[in-house]
Amino acid sequence: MTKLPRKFYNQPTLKVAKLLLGKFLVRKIGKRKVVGKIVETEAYVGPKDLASHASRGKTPRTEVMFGPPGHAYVYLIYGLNYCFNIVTERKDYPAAVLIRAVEPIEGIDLMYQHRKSIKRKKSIFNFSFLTFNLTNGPGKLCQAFKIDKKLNNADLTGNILWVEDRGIKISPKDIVATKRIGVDYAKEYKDKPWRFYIKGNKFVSKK
DNA sequence: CAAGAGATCATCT
DNA sequence: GATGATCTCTTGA
Repeated sequence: MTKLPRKFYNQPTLKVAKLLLGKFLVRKIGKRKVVGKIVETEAYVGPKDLASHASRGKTPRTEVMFGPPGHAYVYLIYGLNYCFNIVTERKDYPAAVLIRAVEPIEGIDLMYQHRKSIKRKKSIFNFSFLTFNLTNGPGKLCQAFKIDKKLNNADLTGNILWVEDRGIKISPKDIVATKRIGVDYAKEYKDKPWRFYIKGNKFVSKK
């Protein structure tokens, strides 16, 4: 159970995106922890990647992506959902890994509380059905983990939000690579196979 | 179940 | 003024 050090994130982004599968995202809230196993990621690689916000150059929003590795890049999308990324590679080279889905492990009661829409519904569904729907998408997991703009630029070597290695190794044959979701505007970059997920895992956002 | 639309606003042109 | 690394609900077969 070791917290990943900064040098882990200072590696080629595609490699980090694959290595993050099977690692554990930990969010500390007061004395409680929310933990999920990472099962789906996407890589956004460098200044030329037209799918990446950083391809339009350094702006107040994308500044974090140009910073040192091991920090959170959190932004609001479509006016109502947050996306959580981890900045990779050296300072001044803009790259990040989007965490698209995790499998709920610990603090599941807190995840329920944080998820707005599910909270609205009375418990007419059984536990497993709802668990499945807690964190299987980038916006959903940000709700469940209470990740918002305040955590933008948070240091992942600190004690609010980090990633742990708990000794699980995902073998290459259990990693599926596909094109990234929702980036059809990215011309020659839209079909790059830079989305990765654990084969057969039921918490992956889409097949 | 698939397909479509509405929500909603920070960011950049 | 347009757009988007999404989610949820509704509609219709």
